[in-house]
Amino acid sequence: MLDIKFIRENLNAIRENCANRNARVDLGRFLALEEERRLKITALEEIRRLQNETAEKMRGKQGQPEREMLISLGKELKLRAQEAEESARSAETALAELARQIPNMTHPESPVCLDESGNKEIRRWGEPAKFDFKALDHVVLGERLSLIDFDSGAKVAGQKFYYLKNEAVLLEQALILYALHSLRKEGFSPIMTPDLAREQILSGIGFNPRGAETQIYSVANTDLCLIATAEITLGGMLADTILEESQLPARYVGVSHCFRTEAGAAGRESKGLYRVHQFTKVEMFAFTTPETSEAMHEEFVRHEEKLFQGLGIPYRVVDICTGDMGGPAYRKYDLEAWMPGRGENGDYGEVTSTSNCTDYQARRLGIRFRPATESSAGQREGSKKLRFVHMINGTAIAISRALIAVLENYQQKDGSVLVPKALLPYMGGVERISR
RNA sequence: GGAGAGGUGCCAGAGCGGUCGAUCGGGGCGGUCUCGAAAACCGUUGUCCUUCGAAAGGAGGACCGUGGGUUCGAAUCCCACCCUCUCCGCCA
Repeated sequence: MLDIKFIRENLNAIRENCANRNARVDLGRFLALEEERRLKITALEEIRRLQNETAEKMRGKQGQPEREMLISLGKELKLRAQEAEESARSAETALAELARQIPNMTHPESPVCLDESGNKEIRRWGEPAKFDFKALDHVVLGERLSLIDFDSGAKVAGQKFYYLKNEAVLLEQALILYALHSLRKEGFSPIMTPDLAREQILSGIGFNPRGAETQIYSVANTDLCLIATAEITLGGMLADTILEESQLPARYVGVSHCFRTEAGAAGRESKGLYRVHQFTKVEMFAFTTPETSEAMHEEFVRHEEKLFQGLGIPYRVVDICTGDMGGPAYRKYDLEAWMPGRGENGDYGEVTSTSNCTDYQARRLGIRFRPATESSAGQREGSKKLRFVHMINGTAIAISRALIAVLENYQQKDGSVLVPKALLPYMGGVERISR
């Protein structure tokens, strides 16, 4: 969420931003609640002050007549405090509820548009291969080559679950290792994260674990949810932590399974592996100072591009517009890879997504850093106040979608699929998949 | 899952229900000494919220794992939960 004071002081900008982002928030009500909350806090603190004062006077007044008086005064104050507390808390809760509906501010260069039609392609890499045969989609390829089994998935777990088999299993592991090895060289620490997380963490990252439209599976009789992305567990990893500025930037590359209910996604383009309830994903995550988050975000999109260039898969980079961004993001880029079997004659499909969430998540998760003090010449002032870190997330490789791109782009006329060169070191000698 | 111990500030570790935001030590920061450093000595050292102030800062409130409770008053007593450690059980 945004800083409450910031909201109060930048109402017009917030109002415009909400409109651009298609977020309907009653800012008038927000202001009223905010004032109510402050008044109530002030009132409560005054009562607390009196309580403290009364308790202080009690010291060493054994059996004095004054004692009785103070006790009854204390009792009365206690009742008043309880009421004031309840009232302050309800205002606080209502305000927080409203505050979390206000999206992050937006990068000035992000395209402004209410729906995805405003997404802007900013560059393209690679030429979609021209096949001298009719390109198959990954569903057919997966079936013919015994790589993907949707029927068994449906039988055992339901629609949109699947089994990977044979070389597809090797491909998943190879893609994971390829991403891990590449990013480790770029200064990322590899992490295997839990696949479950507490609701509180989900909500700090900006997911809503409850409600009819939630994307999140939750585990009965616990406060745990299946994570939709390792962004949740990587971001949550440092919740309530104070870092030293010297520890920043911190780059992590996490591997996890991802679970999504895909509620309300019926009818959308969702053939095969494109939209499934469970998949494996390698995710980049970074904690930075506010001054360096934009550069890190650009770095992330370059890493994503490098990974797909390495795989030899054509893609385009899309600058996501205001209406298509999601609450916590300040700016967001997607990579869309060429998928020859998508649509009539092939099409680009989203394979990665990277967002700079600035301090929007850090504020709720309590992730701060202590600025380095400039002791040397000049300003030793350097306000040593704690500041919120900026948090950047980005897909390295979402296995299911990368698998679509690999199978469809590397298919051969004879029905086999070649293994991309970059994956060969991890494929145990398999260079071509055929039956 | 069962039994026991414990969760206190940057770290370590005290804390009869009132004088505890919290002893002592270490570390960090500032200073004295020194050509410089070490040692020694002196001083200093949290976060969040409200409010006043241009600012420096002042005033008030909250925070001793989390949430409740008892009490005029709780780090200290009670309950629940979370987490850590040791032992047992179970397992990968």
